[in-house]
Amino acid sequence: MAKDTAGAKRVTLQDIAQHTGYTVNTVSRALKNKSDISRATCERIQAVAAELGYVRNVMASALRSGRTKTLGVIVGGMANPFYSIMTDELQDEAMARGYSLVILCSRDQPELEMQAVETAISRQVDGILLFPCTASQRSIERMKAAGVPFVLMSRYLERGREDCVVCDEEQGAYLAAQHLLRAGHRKLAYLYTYDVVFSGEQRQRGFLRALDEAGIPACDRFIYKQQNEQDTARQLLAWKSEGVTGLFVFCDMEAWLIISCIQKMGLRIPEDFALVGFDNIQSKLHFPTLLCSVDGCMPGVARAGIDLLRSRIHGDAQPPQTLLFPVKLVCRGACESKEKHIPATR
Amino acid sequence: MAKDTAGAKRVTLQDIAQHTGYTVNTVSRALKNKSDISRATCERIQAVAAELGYVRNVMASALRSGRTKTLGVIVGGMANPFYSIMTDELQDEAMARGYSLVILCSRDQPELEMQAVETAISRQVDGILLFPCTASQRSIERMKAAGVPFVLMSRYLERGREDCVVCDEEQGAYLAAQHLLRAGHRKLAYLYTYDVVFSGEQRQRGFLRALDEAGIPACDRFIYKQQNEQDTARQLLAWKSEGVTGLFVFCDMEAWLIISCIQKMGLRIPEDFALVGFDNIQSKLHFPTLLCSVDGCMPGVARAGIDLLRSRIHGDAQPPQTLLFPVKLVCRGACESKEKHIPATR
DNA sequence: CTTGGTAACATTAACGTTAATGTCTTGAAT
DNA sequence: ATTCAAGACATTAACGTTAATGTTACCAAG
Repeated sequence: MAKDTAGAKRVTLQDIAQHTGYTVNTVSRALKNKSDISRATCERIQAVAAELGYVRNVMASALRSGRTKTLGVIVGGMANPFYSIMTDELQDEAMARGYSLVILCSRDQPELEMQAVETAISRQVDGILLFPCTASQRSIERMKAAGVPFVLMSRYLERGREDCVVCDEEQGAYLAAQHLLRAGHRKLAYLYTYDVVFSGEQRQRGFLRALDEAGIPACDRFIYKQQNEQDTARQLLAWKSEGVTGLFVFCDMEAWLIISCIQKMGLRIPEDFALVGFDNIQSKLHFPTLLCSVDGCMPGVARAGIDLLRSRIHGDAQPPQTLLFPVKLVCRGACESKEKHIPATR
Repeated sequence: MAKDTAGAKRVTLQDIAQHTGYTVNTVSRALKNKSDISRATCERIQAVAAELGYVRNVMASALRSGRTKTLGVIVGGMANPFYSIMTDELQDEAMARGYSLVILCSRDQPELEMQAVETAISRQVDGILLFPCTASQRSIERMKAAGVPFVLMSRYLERGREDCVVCDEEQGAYLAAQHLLRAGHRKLAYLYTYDVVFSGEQRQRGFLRALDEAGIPACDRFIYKQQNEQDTARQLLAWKSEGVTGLFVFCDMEAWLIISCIQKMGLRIPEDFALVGFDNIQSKLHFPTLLCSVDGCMPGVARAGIDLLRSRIHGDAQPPQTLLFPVKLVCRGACESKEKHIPATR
């Protein structure tokens, strides 16, 4: 009767209670299939609820029960395919378990990361998945102080101090270098731009380990922190004349820039430079470039992150654990041997 | 005193009230800088709040006030850079206005879109930004029934019936075709895979309009719906021998696949085929491929979407409006004239 | 000296849900 | 017949915030 006016009032437990003659509490329990309610009553209430188009008010529920069924996800930003693909994976996992995500962006700035943590807390998320952009402990301390369970994703911090899900970055870099070595490259370089928490360090270590094993002398190893495109171009030219042919780049996104750079100089891949990146974002984003890359098993990391966080939310108080996921190298032909007659196994 | 135990209780207005001697209500008003509170009191309360690390409980606030300061965003998924970049823009706009986003993915499936709408409603979002993946009105009817303000983003539906923010797709396609024509191409094709609501139709129309104006005969126009890579490759080869040289592809992501396809066949861009895509996702995602594209002004669309939605949330009951954003063509050299001596202006 | 107004705060009552108890009926065991 | 237990539902009281009123003290105008 005259209820179809502008506002379109929401259906509440109260409404269902009136329609069925039960109390609000009984309705609440019936809709949750709790014991203490007869089968018949339960079905009748659920039928009426469906008929009236009842949707639980998550705010009220959260306020009372302390559970929002919402997880906060703090990433750098969607413009980075690593984050966007990871977010996609997290979405599916969370959805399948009845959780919604509040996605917040740190833009890789510590202050914004802090702000994102604050927002997540005020939104009463049940837990937080944080992709840290800084080694600072402020965000972590804040989450601890607020009593919000959290899991650090994809970035090494102080290992073992907090729950953490990462892929084996050191091993990934090792595989990358090995891939270049097997293709016959003997003078190799590692390029990076940002020190993303301890990932950069890990990758550099793995790179050097492979070179050690292969007996590559110090004079044939190069590590370069990029400043801008011009400098990188200059460096590449210098390497070209020095005979450096194998490049391992911190991540695929940075590798794209290197490729652009190489192409602009009129050089070619893999003839002039062989290239390996990290993250294998091409697994989901099929852009037309041949780039070898280390696959960090994003679906596995995403799933493990959600699962670990859920167990913490449900009171599992084990000591912090670090879950390390295996990596694998995906070859797309950006590292073909420059001298075809050298057997790849040597 | 012994408050630093496990749970780490949240700080509430009650706590601040006790510490300052004021009532909960006064504290609430002080923290919102409302009138009716003396300057001194206000400052003192805010200081104590900051000291105790108070964070407003958004759930409780939402329950009472009916406002969650949260917007629902329903996109296809982050694996598509169009959505991920758009989401980034929306994030910044929303954040700047004190809103959080709950991002939900339809995976371009109508049932999941419906489910996402349901989730958004149960989360009490103040409004919804929907990137429709279907022409079906079900989602729209559901949002209307729930009384949730919404704005349709980037996809034409029945024009003028709902609030809608889009870029001028027809004009964009027109510019794309014109770009190809100016580069000297006389036999042109339009390729697409999905009919994304009415966008495909719009783009096809604009494409044909440019061809009409240029007097390209029907026998020199081709429209092709892609099925799989093999068929596309076959078609490209056929076109190659027929003299088709200009390709306009529905969107950049599809254009990537075309580029891969062309490269695999040993052909080159722009020598063998000139290419224009749509969305200009390379503006944010600098991957190393020269691809001309139509820029749909994502920042503008995002901002307008949020603004329009906000005005609806705040009770603006104007008739539905469609905001049309201008587009521009971004040239990256994928369409160079195949015969260099033909002036580009002809 | 009263009246009226206002600044500055307090009181009260929700918002919709749910946890913790209460109550009553029924049937079975003693 | 009495006791007990359990099934099925009702009552009550929060969760933390805020809108709508109350209350008080103080000052100026009549």
